[in-house]
Amino acid sequence: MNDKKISIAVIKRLPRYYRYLGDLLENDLVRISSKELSEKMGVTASQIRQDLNNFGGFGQQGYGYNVEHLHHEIGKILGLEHQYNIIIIGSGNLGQALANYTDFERRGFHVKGLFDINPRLVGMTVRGIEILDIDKIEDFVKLMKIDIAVLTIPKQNAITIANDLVKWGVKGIWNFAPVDLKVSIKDAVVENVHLADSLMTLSYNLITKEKEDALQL
Amino acid sequence: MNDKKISIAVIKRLPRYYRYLGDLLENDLVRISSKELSEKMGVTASQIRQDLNNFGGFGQQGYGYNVEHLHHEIGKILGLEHQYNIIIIGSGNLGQALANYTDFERRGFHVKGLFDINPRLVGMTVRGIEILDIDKIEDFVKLMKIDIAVLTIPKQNAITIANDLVKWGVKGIWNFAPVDLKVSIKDAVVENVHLADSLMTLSYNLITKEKEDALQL
DNA sequence: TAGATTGTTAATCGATTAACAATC
DNA sequence: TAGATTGTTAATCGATTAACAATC
Repeated sequence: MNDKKISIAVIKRLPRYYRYLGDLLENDLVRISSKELSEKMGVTASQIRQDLNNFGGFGQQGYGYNVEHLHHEIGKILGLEHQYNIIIIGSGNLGQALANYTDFERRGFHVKGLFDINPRLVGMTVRGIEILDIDKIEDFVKLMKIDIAVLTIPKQNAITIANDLVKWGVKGIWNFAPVDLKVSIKDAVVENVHLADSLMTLSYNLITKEKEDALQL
Repeated sequence: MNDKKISIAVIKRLPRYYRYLGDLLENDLVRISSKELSEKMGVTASQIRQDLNNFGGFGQQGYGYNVEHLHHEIGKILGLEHQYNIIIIGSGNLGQALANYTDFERRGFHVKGLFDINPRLVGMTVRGIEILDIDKIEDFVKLMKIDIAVLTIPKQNAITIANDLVKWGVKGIWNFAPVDLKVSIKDAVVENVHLADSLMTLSYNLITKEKEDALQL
């Protein structure tokens, strides 16, 4: 392969480009230059061009980028043309919130099953999907060819089940438990969402700003 | 001030250190060296020492770091000794999930109010907190001295209300809407949680890994 | 053709890692 | 004291920005 490794920083910026281009598309914008986009996004035009050229030349000299085309291409890079079967493990508020988020469905992430350990939740339905008892999960994952498991359960349970899931064929784990899951078997991709970390970052920035403001006076 | 600017990269790592130290503390570990911690976390010892020394010398030569002390100090840096009054705007599943997350309460983030536009939700209670109609929000924010607003509402509403909130005295916004809120008035701190972005990153990594695996064979 | 803007190379900047003297 | 490990300076690495030739 001649593709050099794409840095995580670049990858993390792709969804943001995708989002901005989607917004522009909604406003029926046909073309945009890296300069215009950079101003909207608060980044440098250079960075946009560098980022995109990791994946190919999507623009045209003297013209810029076709919004619809670039949007579509970035979607392809992000794998949004794929269809994924997903399950949500932990059907509390957060699990249900994610199950109800129809935007995911639209992007090809199909919620095939919901699971919980709590008998009071088992049997309920969310968006027409029944919450199943966790003891049904092995058969379900294998039968339904589940690609991605979303973990909205406490950290101890998350650690335990993650390994099993990978053993059963799950390829990706979207983890909301406050633990860094690096599944022992290197055969899965993990993406962590650490909400508490995010809130602490906000807290840090709040007190830092407060201190700065106090000094300015 | 002689403090040089702390980079975002460093700040984003602090909650992770805090979490690992918390885990160690639960296991009654008294001391740890940067080397040991680096192995647990999968980073370099050098990075840990550099990061910490942005804020002061918390260790001791020949000994390492006292776990409890370091945990506490990082908590202080993150502002976890502060008490924050927060409200959640948008009381659907996600808003309720966050309202129920007692860990936040424990860290000093006190949910004082829940709001929604939907009359079917207004009047319900979550963890003893009544969901109020959005038209009560201005008085509430001012009266209760709300520090942080959590936005779990659609993007158009998020943009509209964010500016108002800042006007009414809110200092921080934890935004879950798929939009980059840089509130016009520079007088607030914004932390975005873009769940869709996170899922797309997972998707990218999935297909990239798939391609790599295919080539290895 | 002239103007605009890309794709890409080169320069700069910042972050990470390595090394080691200081010191517990 | 000898060993361990920090705090910190220096070296390296990588990411961002600037510049500009290519070209639509």
